[in-house]
Amino acid sequence: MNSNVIVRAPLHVQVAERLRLLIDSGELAPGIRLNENELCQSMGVSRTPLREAIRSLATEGLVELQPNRGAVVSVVSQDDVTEILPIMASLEGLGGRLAAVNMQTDQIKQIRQIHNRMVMHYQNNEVTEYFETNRLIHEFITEGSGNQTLVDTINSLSAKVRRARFSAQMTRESWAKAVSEHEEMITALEARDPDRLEAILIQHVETKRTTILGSLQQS
Amino acid sequence: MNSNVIVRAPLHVQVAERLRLLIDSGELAPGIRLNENELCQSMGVSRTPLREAIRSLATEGLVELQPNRGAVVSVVSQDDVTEILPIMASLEGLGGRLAAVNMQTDQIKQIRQIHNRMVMHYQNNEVTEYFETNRLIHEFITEGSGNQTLVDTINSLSAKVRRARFSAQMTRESWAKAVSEHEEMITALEARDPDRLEAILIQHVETKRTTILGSLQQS
DNA sequence: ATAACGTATTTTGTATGCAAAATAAACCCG
DNA sequence: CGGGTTTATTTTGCATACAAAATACGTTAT
Repeated sequence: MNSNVIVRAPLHVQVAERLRLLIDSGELAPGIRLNENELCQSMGVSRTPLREAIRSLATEGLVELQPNRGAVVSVVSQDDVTEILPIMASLEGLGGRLAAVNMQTDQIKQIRQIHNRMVMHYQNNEVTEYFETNRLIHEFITEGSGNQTLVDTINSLSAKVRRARFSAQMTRESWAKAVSEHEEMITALEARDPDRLEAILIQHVETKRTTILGSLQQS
Repeated sequence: MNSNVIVRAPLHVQVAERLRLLIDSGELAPGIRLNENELCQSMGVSRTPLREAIRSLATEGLVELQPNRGAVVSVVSQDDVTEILPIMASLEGLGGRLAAVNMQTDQIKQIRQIHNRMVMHYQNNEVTEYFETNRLIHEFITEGSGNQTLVDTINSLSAKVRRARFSAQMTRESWAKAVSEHEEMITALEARDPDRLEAILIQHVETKRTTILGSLQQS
């Protein structure tokens, strides 16, 4: 009878979520070992759900387990990113291909609006807001594919790249290129041209790669 | 000093491995709930490591957690497979592309040998052996890409499709097609032709899709 | 002073115990 | 008899307790 049941998420799930946040925000930086007692106290839970959460993060690849020595926040190396980007290119390309066919027209309009906001942030030099709207657009397009497995797969990879934090080292030049590619993206989407959208998305990741590798030269 | 340390895997890791086997072999069939006490007894461990293992499997997607009601072996639906196959096509294509460039010549020769064995099994109508060598070839090619993240991603998706067990319903016709595609694959690899290998691999998954969907019509 | 050993402390791994939720069973009332 | 409610049993979720491993520390001997 009672259909709108309230299911509070299990503790270990909440803990996992919180840990993910801590890691993603850099509060738990790559390489540092996470002390169970410490985390238990700070989060107010016992070790059991905490440990269960850590196991989950380990299979996600966010942390690495060292037998009898606990878990350390996994470091995302340059090599990792080099491996991930071509995969993302392929998958985002596929996502765009499907989205061009499957997306509702009003959804496309919505994306156009977000795109306009993004361009505005670009012109105002608002980096954080730019990245956020940028992320949103890619997320919307991928979701527009209607393929949830694809969305999940891309998200998981994308999270790793983001965690590497090579970001924000965009030159004005590469930034402009990214924005113009986005313009093409939306146009292709509105034209519902799968091949074109796929090609642009793949090219877009390539631009990203160049940007990242470029910013790595300096460090 | 002692560099070749012996690290016996933690219990929860061993348990997770065993569970994976049980699920993969179908002993723990999709949909059935796994009872903690039961499994504890049969495996001779306490609930703690077992539960940790279950959490891992949950993030892998092998089981599904139902709050306060334990975990059930996740069912891989037709829709899931329909989502996964195009992703695999894309990724295998990418893998082949990279492999055509990166693989060592002797590795390619090795694949040719496995391929010959596979053709033999095909001619002798040895289904199980055929599937095994088939799987091996795809694994080798993907690994030949030199991209470990790609290998992991494909394996994880591939495992789900395999678990769906639509298999073995190959018609003689589709089987022949698959074999001839494999022949083309190896040829393209030996010629180190990335574009061609990619195209064939994508086509190959499409053939697989047709086979699977065809066999589903009957059931 | 430093290297090496042994001890103490911390930290992880596993088992057990208790409380809450869910399932099964018994019961009552219509 | 059957539907619904209450009670009992099972099963999960979390916390705690104990054992083993690893780390930190201090001591001694060279």
